[in-house]
Amino acid sequence: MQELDDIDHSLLRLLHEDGRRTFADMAATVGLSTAAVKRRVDRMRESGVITGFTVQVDHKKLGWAVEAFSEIRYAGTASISDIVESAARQPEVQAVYTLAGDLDALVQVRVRDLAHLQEVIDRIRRSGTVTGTRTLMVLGRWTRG
Amino acid sequence: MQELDDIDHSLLRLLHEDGRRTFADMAATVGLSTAAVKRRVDRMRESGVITGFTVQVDHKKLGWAVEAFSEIRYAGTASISDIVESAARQPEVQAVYTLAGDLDALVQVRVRDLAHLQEVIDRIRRSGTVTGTRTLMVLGRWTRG
DNA sequence: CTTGAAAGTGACCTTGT
DNA sequence: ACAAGGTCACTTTCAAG
Repeated sequence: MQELDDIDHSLLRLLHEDGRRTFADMAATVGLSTAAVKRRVDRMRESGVITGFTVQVDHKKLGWAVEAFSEIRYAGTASISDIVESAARQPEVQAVYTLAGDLDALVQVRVRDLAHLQEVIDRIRRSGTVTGTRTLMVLGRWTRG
Repeated sequence: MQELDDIDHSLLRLLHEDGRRTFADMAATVGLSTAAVKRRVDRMRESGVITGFTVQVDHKKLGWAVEAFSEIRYAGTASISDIVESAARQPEVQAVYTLAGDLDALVQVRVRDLAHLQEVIDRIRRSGTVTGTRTLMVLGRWTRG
């Protein structure tokens, strides 16, 4: 089962801070052996609590300076999977959130500049059966961790 | 901005897929020695292209089943740093995006259930000088990678 | 590239309930 | 018996010369 105790939560916190932390390091912090820590992490991967590890990148330094959210409305005939697929097809789209309420989706995009943003929005509007968009330009961001 | 060649981009892609991949594994894929790969990764950390590594967690499995975005308007007297600070203070807030346009901020929250969501929205409304909110409930999500 | 040190990995044993 | 941790031996990876 996915019953997690305090130690499991500590391990998740430690791995959230640094996903490449060694088992020995975590073991010293939580007061277990390295093997025990490895078994717990393996178990959390097995049970799906941990879905993976990834690198965090500063996209501005890669020349993708502009971030935006686009609220989208689709025609009534569009299915959820169509909506997600048509937006996710664009390489600049980082995430697609389908929503309850009058909006259908919130799409997070990352682009080089404003001309590029315009182009992506245009592509999204043309793909699928979009009936309306409203774009929110991100000026600053704060994220936990 | 930073000078990155194709190999650097390959390394970023590999680390994005699996942040705990070993240097030897990446070296075999891109056709370099492990030492050369380590030097490139170290350089990208130094230059700030790579800001860190982290674990990816399925929050639903941890009992945080509800995700939402809250669009927020603040009083004209509120400064950007006040806005971010007052929202980021709530532990349920995952990210705060400050925006251009009539909206001031988009806040991403993760909560246990709808009652919990209500409580967090209330807390955000009371903290700082919020003049209006509109909450978008997330039904489904797709993210790149 | 080579090499000693560190980390990861799996088998086996011990202990608690 | 079972589930969780410890110990140890072996392999892989790391990182400096």
